[in-house]
Amino acid sequence: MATCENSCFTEDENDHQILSSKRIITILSDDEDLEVNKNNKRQRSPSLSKPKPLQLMNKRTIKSNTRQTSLSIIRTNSDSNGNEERKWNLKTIASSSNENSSKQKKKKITQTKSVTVAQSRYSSTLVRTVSSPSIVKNDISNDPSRTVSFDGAVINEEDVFSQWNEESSTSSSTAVNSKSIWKEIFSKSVKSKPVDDELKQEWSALDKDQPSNHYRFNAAPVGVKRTCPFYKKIPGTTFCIDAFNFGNIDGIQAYFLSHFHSDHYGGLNKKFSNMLYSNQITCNLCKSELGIRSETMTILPMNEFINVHGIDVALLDANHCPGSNMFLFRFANGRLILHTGDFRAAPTLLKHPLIQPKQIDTVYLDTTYCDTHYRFPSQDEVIESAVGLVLDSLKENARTLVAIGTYLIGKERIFHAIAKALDCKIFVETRKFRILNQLENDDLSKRLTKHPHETNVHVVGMGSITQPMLQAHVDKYALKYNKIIGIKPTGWTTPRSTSGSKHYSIESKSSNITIYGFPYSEHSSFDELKNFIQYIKPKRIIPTVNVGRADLRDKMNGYFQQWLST
DNA sequence: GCGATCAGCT
DNA sequence: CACAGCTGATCGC
Repeated sequence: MATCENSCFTEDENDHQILSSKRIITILSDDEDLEVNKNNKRQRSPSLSKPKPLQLMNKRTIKSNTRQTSLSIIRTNSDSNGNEERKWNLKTIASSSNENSSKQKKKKITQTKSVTVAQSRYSSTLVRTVSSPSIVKNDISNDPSRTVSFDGAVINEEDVFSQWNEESSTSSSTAVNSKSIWKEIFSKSVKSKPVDDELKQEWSALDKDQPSNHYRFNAAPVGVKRTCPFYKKIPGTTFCIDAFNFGNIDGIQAYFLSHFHSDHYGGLNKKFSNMLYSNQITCNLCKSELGIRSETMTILPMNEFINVHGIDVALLDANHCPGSNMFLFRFANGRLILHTGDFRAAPTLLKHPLIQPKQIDTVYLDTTYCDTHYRFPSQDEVIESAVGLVLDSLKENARTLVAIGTYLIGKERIFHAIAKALDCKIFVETRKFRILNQLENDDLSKRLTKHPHETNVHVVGMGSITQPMLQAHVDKYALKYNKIIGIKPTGWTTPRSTSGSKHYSIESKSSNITIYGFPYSEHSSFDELKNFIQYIKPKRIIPTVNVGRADLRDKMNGYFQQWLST
């Protein structure tokens, strides 16, 4: 998976030769990866099959059955913006041998990772990684042992600097440079509250109870009853959010639903006999698509506090899909808790009158793209780019069919904008027709048609944007069209260029079919998350996505600490 | 014969 | 990888 950008084997080897005498850190662990019992694979939860937490070993003999990882700094570059980029060399030597001496059995894996340190134009106070390994700073101000974590391994300040103390008389310029970078990492003071022990306990209890399965609603072991993870419940209330896969949850009176996507309503069906709370659109969809009875639903208004079982609740637009909302809970003593559901924190979202700095105690955060990888343009920019592409394509060949991939709900803005630009109708299948007509968007509803011949803008399932499927689609209408372009809007599409106006990438191309990927996201980008949190300044953040792995949680927690400390 | 759930896949 | 599904198989009524 490594690209040339972050893995250059020959260079690494050369650089590492130079530095080999200045090894900075050696991390040692029993390498369980080498002993995976394939017969037992299904019973092993992912969290158990991971290597044990790496233990820092400094200048000790390499044991057998171990993996040795060394981290060193091999190069420092400055770009034209004055950003410094430093490359770290992560070297892994795995051995399956029981004898120390049989070196030929050792496998060498060398990777180079780019890391930009401090003072970047994003004014990050710490370390921003372009790709893993991640360096996450723990709460140094309150941590007497002063550690940072490196890809899940805890690195102790003393262990790092003890090497230079001993070697100070012979240190080369490179080593001095390395030392200064380590100093930089350890010296930034992080002002934040003590490590959230309570939260830590909740996570580890969850890991033990339902290893890795709590975040994936359909992955409970056979015969094991799923229990609702703590982050789907609001403490001090009888409320849960997007938790329909756990039967009747003890102590829960009100079941909130943030939006109508299957990974959130999963488990909801006709038999549901509790009380569901959501907005008008989502409740409509629950009724028409899942057959939920009206008596078991309470429709809440938007932007207005309503008392539910003694707690005030306000629904705020989440900017995710139509009918998506965040929940703002207000307790009798004024304490505020915000649950974002799935959301995209576009700048306009910060202008909401109910969202004020330093007022919110706890935020349950949609951390889908909480990683520096995820930088993508605004929806408006992507839409403009998609409309431009369609207009160009039609100019070139008027007999072009435009197929846009979507999910159940979501991505409407992109095909709506295309239809508006062409002033044409939008073909959708029956189920989609029914759903889109409930989104309370008059212009969109007016343009919908169930007749494919009325328009060259066709909305299809995301899975249909493949060469064979599109070929079959265009063949169906061969009398009218001889070309088809497929548009795939997803947050996972990395933008090719962020400077120009063309945000798409060509995913595949044949004579009459072209598939375009657009970085159209309905979740916050990394920077949007950062801005949102830095504006709100909550006391506490609980991530709700990518929480199945402790190393990812640590990484996200590192970002949170960073954001809240500036 | 139907809905609900699940593994596998993208 | 995962977004948020979809498909096809199996289970229970």
